[in-house]
Amino acid sequence: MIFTTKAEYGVRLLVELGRQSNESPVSLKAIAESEGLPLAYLERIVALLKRAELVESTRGAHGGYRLSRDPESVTMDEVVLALEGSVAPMSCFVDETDDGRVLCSHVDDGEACATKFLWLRVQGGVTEALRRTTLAERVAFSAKQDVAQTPVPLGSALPLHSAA
Amino acid sequence: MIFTTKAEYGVRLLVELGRQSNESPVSLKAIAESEGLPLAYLERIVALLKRAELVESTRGAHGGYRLSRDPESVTMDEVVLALEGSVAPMSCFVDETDDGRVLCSHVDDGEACATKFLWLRVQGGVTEALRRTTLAERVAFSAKQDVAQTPVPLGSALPLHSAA
DNA sequence: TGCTTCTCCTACCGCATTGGTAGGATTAAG
DNA sequence: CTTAATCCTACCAATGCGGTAGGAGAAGCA
Repeated sequence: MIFTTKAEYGVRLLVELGRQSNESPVSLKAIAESEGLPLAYLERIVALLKRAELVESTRGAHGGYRLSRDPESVTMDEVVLALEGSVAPMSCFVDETDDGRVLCSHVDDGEACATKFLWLRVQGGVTEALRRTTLAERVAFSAKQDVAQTPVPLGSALPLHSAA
Repeated sequence: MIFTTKAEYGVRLLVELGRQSNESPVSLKAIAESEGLPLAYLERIVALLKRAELVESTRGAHGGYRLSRDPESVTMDEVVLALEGSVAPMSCFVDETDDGRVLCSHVDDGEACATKFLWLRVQGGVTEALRRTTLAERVAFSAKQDVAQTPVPLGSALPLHSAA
């Protein structure tokens, strides 16, 4: 498994924000209800997005969240990075130096192991796929889904962890 | 995190087997020692490779494992699949139908959610990166490392965040 | 001035998975 | 018949994940 529900919920949250007019903030409660997600959990997730300055918040009554940037300029690779912390194919990839080098435990003697090259390739594939997907694209897709067919009942929540 | 140590150790195991002549089997104990991995854990990992018919075994004294196919024809995507069970970007991707479709909990009413498309793209990037890497390539790389004892500049392997 | 509706913060908890160990049963070479 | 190897299964500690609980501030509104 690559991503956790943080990425799943976080992206859905951003898409939902992108669907709104962005003039007035949207409360988390509204999003939680329309997406069928636990509010308290969403709060922690949106905090990650705020820390990455992907959303802005206004507190108090009639407050909520809005996108802080043009959805066209928001790529999924920064979104997922903000949500998951890193896109690492292997545990030794989570900590990187500033210039993107990898501190792999089995290369500390200078030897590059056969696997490291492979994981780097995988990581490149992931980040590339994420980067060429913008939030605007996902919002447009979501909007099209709405027009194309009848509204989805709210009850169709999602027990994500119903994996076999 | 994408892969566990099963993939890491399993690939290293296959590479180690590929370095040998493949005429006589190599014992797990030898591999465990040369790679510094726990033998008992390797036993469980190699069982996955055997089930996928990537290695063959001979029991008893002087027994061990050998590759059952030409390293040139072994792609990392089948290796990782054998080791990890699936290459799923999200929990709802672990179970696929025979024709590769995804049984996502939030599409059971026919609606494709905004995230599913994204995860599919990521999954494609991963499997593609894995498929274009063969075991033979990794073995050759590993052999070259042996000859040229000189440390390789690690950062030059693959650009991490510039996949354009 | 409260009341309500929000964001924000932190501690906690059950559960599944991971990485690893232990102990043995089986098989074959010498 | 001893030794070296594959095989098999049960067990275990640690970790992380998804989620809950219980608030404390902040702003609108009566």
